[in-house]
This record gives sequence, C-alpha cells and structure tokens, in this order.
Amino acid sequence: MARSWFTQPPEEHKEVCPVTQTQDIIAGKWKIIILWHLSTKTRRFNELQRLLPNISKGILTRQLRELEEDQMVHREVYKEVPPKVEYSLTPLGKSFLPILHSMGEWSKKYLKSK
Amino acid sequence: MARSWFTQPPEEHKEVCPVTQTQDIIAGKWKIIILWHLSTKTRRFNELQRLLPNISKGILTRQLRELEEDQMVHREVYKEVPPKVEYSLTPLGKSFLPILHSMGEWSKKYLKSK
DNA sequence: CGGGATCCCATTCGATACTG
DNA sequence: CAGTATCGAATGGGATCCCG
Repeated sequence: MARSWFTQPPEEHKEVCPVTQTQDIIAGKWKIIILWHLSTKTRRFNELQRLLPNISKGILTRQLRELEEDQMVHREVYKEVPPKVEYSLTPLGKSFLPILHSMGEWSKKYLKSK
Repeated sequence: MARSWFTQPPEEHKEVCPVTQTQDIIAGKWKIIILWHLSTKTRRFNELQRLLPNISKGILTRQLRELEEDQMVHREVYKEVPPKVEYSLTPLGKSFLPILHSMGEWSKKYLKSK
C-alpha cells in the first residue's frame, strides 16, 4: 500500500487519519518482522538477512531505508574494510514496541492460527 | 500486501508471525477507516460509501468482504425491496478497537503531522 | 440499493547481475 | 560485507458496465 492520504473531496478538507499514518509506516511486507528482530538488539545487515531467509538484498535494503526515513530505525556505518553496518531502533522505534506487542497478543488470543 | 506467511526454508519450519497476522487483517487501504466508522454504530452500505468519498462500490464491497472473512465485521441482509444491508463490528472487531486507538494515540503523540 | 464481473493501472515485491 | 541497478512478476486499487 502506498502512503495513503485519507482525503475529503479534493481541495476541501484534506485530513490525515492518524491511525492510517501509523499503518503506512509498518505496511511494508517485512517491516514488522524487521522491527521485531531489532527489538532486542542491534543487528548487522547480513544478520538480518539470515533471520529473514526469503528476502533478497534489494528488498531488505529498501525496507530498511523506508524505516530509516520514518525514523523508526537508525543506521550506523562503520568505515572499515570490509564494510560493517549496524541497524538499531531509534527512540521512536522503541516507543512503538508496546503496540507491536499488543498486536501480537491480540492475534494469539483471538485469532485461531490457520 | 498479500496475506503473507513468514516461512523458514521451505518445508522446514513454517511459522506465522502473530503480529504479521494482525497486520494482514488491517492492511487493506480502507479497512482501518471502515472499522473506525463502524466503531460507534451499525451502518448501511451507502452510508459507508458517503463517509468514504473517494471509494468505488467495487472496492468497498471487497474490503467489507475481506473484513467479513476475517470475522471483524458482520453483514446483515434485510430481505426488502429495495435491498438493505447493514454492517457492524463483530465481537472480534470490537476487541480490536483498543489497538486501533493506541495506534492513533501513538501517531498523534510521536509523528509530526506532515 | 447493494452489489458482481471485467479490465486496467500503479505500486510493490523479487530475482539477478554487478560493485566499492 | 553491504549494498546499487535493472527489469519482470505479482498484487491490490480503481473505473466502468451490468444486474436483481
């Protein structure tokens, strides 16, 4: 889903639904799982890729860049050879963890695992 | 986003991330706003369409059907002429409202409105 | 009134090859 | 190691027409 605006009739009353704003941030296919894996510790790019076995580099990069744009994730580049890049949650990212947690609890409580 | 499974290497350790399961349910472009409009009261099809000015009938129907499949929304058909259909939240749908609310609060608290 | 069926389009995902 | 670039495939949204 694209970053969607919830617009009233054009030009009339543009308004953003706050819940939708939240939704947009975590809407990428892998974003939630990335946040989950970063919730406990800082991780390197390759580490994340191993944790997400079916993701390709390009996609992982894009998802991380978008989370970075939204200031959920911090990217720390070490100028070494070979390169080393570490990803971690920003304060904003950490502040979102309770919601992630409650989504998980809700799922386990109410959704029959299909 | 499609209903995505978080799979370990094929055939090896299929597992569904609970948080992702939750995400999948509300991932449709209009689902959150539909749930929002149903949170206070039962509404008819046309009423929902008026509340969501930029949605087409086909899409609204599809979003509602998917919410119904996921048992978030109940569809009550009155056998009248002209037809009358009412949508309301199921108990499952209602149980989700606190999360919707906390997503909204998080957004308003931490996200600078762009 | 409340849809279903169809077609089209934009976005996103994903595979592959290449690179500092 | 951690990317970038490119391209094709899949998904989901939207418009339009038809129907009981």
